[in-house]
This record gives sequence, structure tokens and C-alpha cells, in this order.
Amino acid sequence: MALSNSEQTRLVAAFKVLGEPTRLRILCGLGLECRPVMDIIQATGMGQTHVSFHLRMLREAGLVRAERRGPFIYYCLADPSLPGILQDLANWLDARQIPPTKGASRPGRPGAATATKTLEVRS
Amino acid sequence: MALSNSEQTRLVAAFKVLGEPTRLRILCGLGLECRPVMDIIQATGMGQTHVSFHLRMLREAGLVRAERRGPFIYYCLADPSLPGILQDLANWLDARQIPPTKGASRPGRPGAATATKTLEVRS
DNA sequence: CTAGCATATGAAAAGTTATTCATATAAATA
DNA sequence: TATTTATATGAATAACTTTTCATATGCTAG
Repeated sequence: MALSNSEQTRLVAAFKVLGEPTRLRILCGLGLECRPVMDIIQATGMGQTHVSFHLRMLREAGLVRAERRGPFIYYCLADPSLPGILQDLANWLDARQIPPTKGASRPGRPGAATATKTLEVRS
Repeated sequence: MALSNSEQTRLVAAFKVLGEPTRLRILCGLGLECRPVMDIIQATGMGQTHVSFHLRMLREAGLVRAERRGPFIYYCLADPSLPGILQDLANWLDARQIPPTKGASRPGRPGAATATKTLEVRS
């Protein structure tokens, strides 16, 4: 087993938190700045409670850090290397993109996996 | 926005698929080998239908590829670089681990984010 | 110390995902 | 061709997550 059990568990937890559009948007929106919740609410156009909920998830996952400044609470990425990591992953995904099933058109290195919704497998 | 919208969407989809223990276990268990479903069922100790369901998710996400050989269907990682990537992420997570809230004990670079369940923030 | 803003939290409702059960399909074999 | 083995699929249920609503907390200003 390449990954230890506890590594797997940690990964799963992290992926779960990252695998939600609102949260990823918040993370990306943060960039390297720290921002008060108000800003995040505005930027996302979502309700206060809703945003607060997702911020909590991110915080509990250790992906962001909260810091009070006067009446405001600022949120920042816990680790400035996160955006880079996300970008790398995005590139990896891009690179191995799926040719449109009955693919005449361009994308996909030859040999790249084709996502199949139904099992259609050449024997 | 560092990541384009469609990149974010793709990432979210991938994370969603990866953020489930059974699926990550299957992926890790596969390593670079191709294995018939039976093997995976045995390795995980889970029901046939259940495994089949998760394999389908992985397939649809383009993370694995299915290949029939006679009566069996073999599943393989779609991209052999996946284990490496997962390992890197796991290392990253390890590196930024949380000191036990009232932490006298060792872990965590100074300045590393501490995951807080409840908001307890030094002003 | 009261009022008001910024944000968090708890509980209920809505939505999604995983699990299970029954059944279908496809290849191999008798 | 009928049976068996390997695996997939559809539908129902169960578990979990997100969303929303109402309310609480913690600062700051008056």
C-alpha cells in the first residue's frame, strides 16, 4: 500500500472539503490576501450563514486561518503554497482530458484514458 | 482568479470522487497493476454491487480504465502518475499538521495553521 | 450599559451520495 | 442452448451534506 492508512484518511478528509464548488471558490478567491467575511460574502454573492458554514469547514480542515481584527474576522489561506498545488492539479487534469466518446475531434493524448459512462470496453 | 472557472469545476469533480474512503482505497490498492473486480472485492471486503458502484464513479471521472479479458473485467489506473501525485499531497498534508490545540507537544512549524473547531482567535 | 454591526452557531428542511437488494447482461462452459 | 460465473445496472432505502432560518456572541460606538 503506497499510502498509509492514516495518510489515506487525511487525504479523503481534505478532498471532501475541497470537493465542493463554494469552498473551492472561496479558497481561490482568497489568493494570498486575508479578507473579512463581508468581502467573501460579496464576492460569492451567497448568504452570510452559508458562507460562514463553508468557512468553518475550511477552518476545521486546516485550509484557512481566521484572525480577528477589531470587529472583523479575516480569513487567509493557511498555506500560501495551496494555490500552486491546485494549479498543478488542474494542469494534470487538463492534460489528461477525455476525447468526446465518439471522438473525431482533437483532445487527448493517444493512450489517455477515456471516461466511459457505460461500460464499453474493447476485448 | 488563479484558476479558471472550468478548471475549478473539474477540480471539484475530481476531489469529489477522490474524497471517499472506499474509492481512494481502490485507487491505492490498484497501484500500477490491472486487477479484475473480484480481486478488488476481496481486497476491500465489500459487497460486489458496492464495489461496482464505486468503480463506475472512478471510471466516469476518468481515473481508472476498464478492460475486458475474457470473462473478467480488469481495472487499471488511467494514469500511472496518480500514485505519485497522491503521495505528494499526502506529504504536503503531513507537513502542515496541527498541533493538539493546547499544544505543548511537538508538531507543526511555527506559524503553521492550527485547525480550530470553534472560533478561538487571538486578536 | 444599550444599540448596532459582523459573524457564528443550532436546528429543521432540502438535496445529494452511498448502500443494499433484485435483476440484467455477457462470456464461458457443459 | 441451458447453466454458471463475473460484473453491471435500476430502484428503494439509508446516511450524510448543504442550505436556510432563527438566534446567539463579541466587538465597538454612543
